[in-house]
Amino acid sequence: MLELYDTATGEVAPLSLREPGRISIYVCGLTVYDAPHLGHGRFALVFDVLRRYLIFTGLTVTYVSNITDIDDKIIERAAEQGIEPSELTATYEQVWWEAVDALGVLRPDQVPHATAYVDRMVELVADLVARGVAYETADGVYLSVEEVPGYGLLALQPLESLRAGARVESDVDKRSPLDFVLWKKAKPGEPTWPSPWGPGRPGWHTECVVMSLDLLGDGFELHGGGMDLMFPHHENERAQAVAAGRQFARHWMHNGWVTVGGEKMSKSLGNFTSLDDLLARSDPRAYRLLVLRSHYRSPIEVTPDTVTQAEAGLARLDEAARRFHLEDVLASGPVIDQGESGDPELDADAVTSFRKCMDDDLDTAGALAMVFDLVRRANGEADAGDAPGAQRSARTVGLLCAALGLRVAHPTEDEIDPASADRVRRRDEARAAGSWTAADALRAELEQSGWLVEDGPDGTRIRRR
RNA sequence: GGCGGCGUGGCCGAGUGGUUUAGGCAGGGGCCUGCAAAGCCCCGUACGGCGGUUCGAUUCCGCCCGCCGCCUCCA
Repeated sequence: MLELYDTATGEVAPLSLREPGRISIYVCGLTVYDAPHLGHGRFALVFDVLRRYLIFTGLTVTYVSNITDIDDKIIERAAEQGIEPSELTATYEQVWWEAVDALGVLRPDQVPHATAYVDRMVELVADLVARGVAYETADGVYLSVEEVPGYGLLALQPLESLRAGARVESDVDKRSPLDFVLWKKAKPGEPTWPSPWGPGRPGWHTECVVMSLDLLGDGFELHGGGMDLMFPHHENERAQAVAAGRQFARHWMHNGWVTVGGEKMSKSLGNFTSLDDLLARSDPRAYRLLVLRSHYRSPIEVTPDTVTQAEAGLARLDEAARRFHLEDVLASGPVIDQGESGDPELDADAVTSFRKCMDDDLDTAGALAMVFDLVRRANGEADAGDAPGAQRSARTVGLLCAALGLRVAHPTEDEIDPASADRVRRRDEARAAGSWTAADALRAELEQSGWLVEDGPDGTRIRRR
């Protein structure tokens, strides 16, 4: 069983399931007002790997990730561009899903949108007011943080120390500086929904509280997102749920940053920060490999150099897929470990070691190292003439890569233009005749037009470099 | 000011109280090859600094230095 670090307790612990064999996960998705950046790609990949692994181990996973399509930035940005907020959000949501698909990330089972849940949010806020834990001011409705047991849990700080560090806001008549807004009363020109406090719109991520509980039920197993969401975003979600007497997530998981040049990524650094940019400039699988190579809670460094290294590693896996004719197991969706009763053509010990790594707080780096070890073993066995052994190792590589969502199937053969095909043919003839000078010249020509030339027992093969 | 994290061989990046190594990339030597490519084998004596605990610390503790993040809407 998978053990995961729980942000709320600071300890690695087994996930506690409401019902054996089933797990529900809610991951905070995007606020769609701009193109996604590398950080968005990382969280998508991290939770995709988690999800695929849980499926691999035989669990039934319900995975929900929201789209927040109403918020200050959306309103601002739409106004700047002179378009409706809904037009803006539709555009960027589409960009997001295209990137998700390119990354090989499974689409969530459900994608709730904030704007579809405003009525339910109003109900929640009204309930909180009725319970006396929320109060109305001139500009909105606020949650009284003092009333929430354990506020500060996810900030990893007691209420006292949060209060000490709180920024001073002058223009809001809150009872405590830490109180946060649940409902914002409308300002002119903003999209609004009706409420008992007049027209307005939702405040601090009430949508995530309502949508997660609605779709997954009380005490759903896991809530996740990027580390920056721990506080105040998730803290405030939890506060609302707890204050409303609901049981919220049992377990919290947060992934680390993407850094560029050792610093938290920012647009001003302008290097590889756009997800689309990365996907256009490199093999999309390289980002997954990069993410897998380090622990999900560690920062990862994404630079042209680390991406190139990842691509080189990928080439090694692809070469094995090509050599051993691994089929594309991912084409039919996530894979499940069949265990003892499964395929005798697989290396059960390797699968066990793999699971041991993954069960330990998703040690993907260790799991990946294991996969690379298996690749070397498969190659070695093949070189030594042990075809069945090699096949077994290689098929296991295929299975484990698939479990990680890493597509290393035998790639479709490159289209070879007639001129190149002709050079290959002439090179074979030259080599057969022992005309090495002619053969070398033909290789040089092929390489010049971007081919990688390999001579095998069946003659010359070329592929794109 | 409060809280948290990090510092590993050329680069990236795991891990562990000590006997035999993470892994990838790059590099060197060898095998294979007409020469290559791919693949295989071998190679680097790394763990920020100073103390402490210990028979023994990169791994535990303390201090220091350096870097980074969070403390109200950024994955």
